[in-house]
Amino acid sequence: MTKILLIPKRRNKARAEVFKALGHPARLTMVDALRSGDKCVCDLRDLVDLDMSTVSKHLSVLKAAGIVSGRKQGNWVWYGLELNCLDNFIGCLDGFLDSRNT
Amino acid sequence: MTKILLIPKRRNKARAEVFKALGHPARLTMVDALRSGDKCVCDLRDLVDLDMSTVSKHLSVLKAAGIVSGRKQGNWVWYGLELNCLDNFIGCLDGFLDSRNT
DNA sequence: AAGCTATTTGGTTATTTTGCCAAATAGACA
DNA sequence: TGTCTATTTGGCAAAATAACCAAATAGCTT
Repeated sequence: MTKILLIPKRRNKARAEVFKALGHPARLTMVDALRSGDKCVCDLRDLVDLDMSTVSKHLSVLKAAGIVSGRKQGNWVWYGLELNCLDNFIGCLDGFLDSRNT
Repeated sequence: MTKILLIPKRRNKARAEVFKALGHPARLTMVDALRSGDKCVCDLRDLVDLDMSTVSKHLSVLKAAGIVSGRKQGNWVWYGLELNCLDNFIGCLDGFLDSRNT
């Protein structure tokens, strides 16, 4: 019989939502790009080869999870990274992936 | 015009697959529990209130992503965490979630 | 106001995911 | 061998997701 400390359901769900939002290649690509500074949607769109409307919807998923934020300036909307925990983790994750070939 | 450094598609996809696997409340609960040591499937099953077969399938998703591994011992299968990058990130993530209410 | 640009929203379809039940597998033990 | 027990696999229905196109919105600029 193992003793298990469990986190509140709500917290767990909030965590999972963040992971889930990052769990799509296009979204992860965009988030990754935002690590080096804010970008407008048009920049992000060029990164992932998808319809503009699709990009916009992906961004709204990231926004809903709190990972990014967007502010309008003139005709453009600039997106920026709100979640600043990613650098360490992605670095560690890459090491992990390297170690298991890939 | 912003200069953007982009990672290889394959690597990005591998990263996203890990995030995706973690992006489900039941799977995240189980992974979280595994942070404190190996557990048998029956332990994990009690944590998330799901059918045994569903739990098993979630575990196979985590295994496919390399996040956990399972070894059989007698009648039980013991699962353990392979991805050790989570402690820092989840700690940081919780701080982030705290700061945005939740 | 009209027209242009960047972005978002609505709607539809195809695909994927989730969760259950039932059945299969594998190991322990009588 | 037969019968437990723990786990996985197959199959199905319901729900969620992803992508596109078309249309709407919002802010220039003339």
